[in-house]
Amino acid sequence: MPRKKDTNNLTEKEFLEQYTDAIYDKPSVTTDIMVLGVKEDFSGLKILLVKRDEHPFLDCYALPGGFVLKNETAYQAASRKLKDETGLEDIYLDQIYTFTKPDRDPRTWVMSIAYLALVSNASEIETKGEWFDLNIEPERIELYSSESNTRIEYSIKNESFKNGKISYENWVATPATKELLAFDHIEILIESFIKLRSVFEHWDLAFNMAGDTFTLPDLQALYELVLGKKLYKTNFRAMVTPKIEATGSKIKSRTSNKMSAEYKYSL
Amino acid sequence: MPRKKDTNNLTEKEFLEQYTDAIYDKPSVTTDIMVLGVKEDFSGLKILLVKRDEHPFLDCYALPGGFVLKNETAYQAASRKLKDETGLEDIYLDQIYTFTKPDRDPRTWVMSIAYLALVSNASEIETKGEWFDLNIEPERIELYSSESNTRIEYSIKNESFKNGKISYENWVATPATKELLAFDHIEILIESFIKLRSVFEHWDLAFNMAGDTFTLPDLQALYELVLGKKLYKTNFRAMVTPKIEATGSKIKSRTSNKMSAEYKYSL
DNA sequence: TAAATAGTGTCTGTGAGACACTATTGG
DNA sequence: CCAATAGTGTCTCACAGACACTATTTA
Repeated sequence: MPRKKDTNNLTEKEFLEQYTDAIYDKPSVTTDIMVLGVKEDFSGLKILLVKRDEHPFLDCYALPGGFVLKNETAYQAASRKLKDETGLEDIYLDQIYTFTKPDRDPRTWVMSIAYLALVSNASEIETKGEWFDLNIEPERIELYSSESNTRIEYSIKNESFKNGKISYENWVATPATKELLAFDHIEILIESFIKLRSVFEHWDLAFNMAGDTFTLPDLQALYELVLGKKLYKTNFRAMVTPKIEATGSKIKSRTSNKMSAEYKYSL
Repeated sequence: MPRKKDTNNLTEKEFLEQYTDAIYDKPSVTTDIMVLGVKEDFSGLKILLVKRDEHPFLDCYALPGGFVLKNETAYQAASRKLKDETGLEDIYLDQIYTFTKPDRDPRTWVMSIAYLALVSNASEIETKGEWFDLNIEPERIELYSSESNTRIEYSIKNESFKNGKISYENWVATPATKELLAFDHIEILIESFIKLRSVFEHWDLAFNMAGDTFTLPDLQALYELVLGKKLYKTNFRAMVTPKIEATGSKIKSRTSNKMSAEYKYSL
């Protein structure tokens, strides 16, 4: 019923023509992307950071990202930024959480829609950013770049939050080095990593990080990195076998120097 | 190093003083809340909708919500709206997803941060909105208000989407009645419900909908409503027993007229 | 050929799925 | 008193956790 008139006696068409949103304060909206990969030898995770060349947080490292433009979705903005930054397209990219603390950006009111991106062959990607080794332990998060010899560390405590009748455990980071991430990016990092871990057990996300082919020892190493615990070979293999197929070849494992059967993701 | 100067030779303080974001187009940002409860007799779910009295979508039903104001978080905005709408505070409220299609609002560029709220005693809550029975079946979503005799229905198809190397199944709704939800609120509803269902098995969300005390038949009925399938009594009881304690009384089940042991959520 | 890693067989415990049964309650 | 619902006992099966073993590969 587009012709129906409202309390101001306007039709929908008339309403839309006279509508202005100028009376509301509006936030800027950015996307920030946690780009995660794995080291060449599958011995650790890597995260892509960029060094800020502007105020605020000048010279600090930050997650890549940028403003969402009119006429694009946040997903498109994140894809665009990711392509600018790494040249990569068609990779895993998923919205995690939207951060809205009014003072999270000292410049002005800026909300951030956080995305998680997974890449394979991290070290081979040409990027304007810098790859950091990401080391997440129960009480510590450490980021280290050998390129610039930068070390960023936070210590982690668990705090209990209540939502309605139930309580959650949440990770809270406190700075442990002088060098730190810009803005609230450590919170985005934590939130994204928790999401990754929880989704990793139910979906085949690992294949987005493993490359086209891989050996089972390598794939297991990757699972262990993300889940933060050792897995039993037999059980791990029983779990992944239905999802993969052997290529027939044998290749060197990246986690060791031994030959091992080569597999690929099936379907 | 706040005194360090940037490429324009400004310190951080100087930069922030001269900073303006007026050059960027900015979206309006709202929160929309899916408020979910259960019918008095635990025979179905209920959802709170409000009838729009303005263009666009004049006279359509919509999820309650409103603009996020400067100096508040999206969570605070959602809480505020929820209190305005129902008088309720301190109830379960969780961010689900942020919707950013540029044309999702015909007025102007509006993003929506969707929240899921769970309430108990839905029918007793005084609200400016209207409670709809929510009926979610594998191929159909139906909303019905006996108050205004309004029926809104969509049919559901599963579509496969690819993200990186893996594929998901997604629910896609197509209108099946003349009366429909405003904006993209059916998508928010679906997304929130899927989240509810997936989280329901791991967290004790049910207790946010069940009320302070309940019988096991009632609690089981609630689980079956959300999960969309029948559960075995024995197994269900084995699962919830560690989370509840008996009050010692016997009360009438709401799902039948029989007496049954009364329980409450423990810790 | 020895140490290290790839790969397999199998036992166990836990928890969901399933069914059968007894106890209680309301009409 | 009987039909319906509350509540209990227990079997099965799938799967994760755990350990022990054999096969292969590199140094």
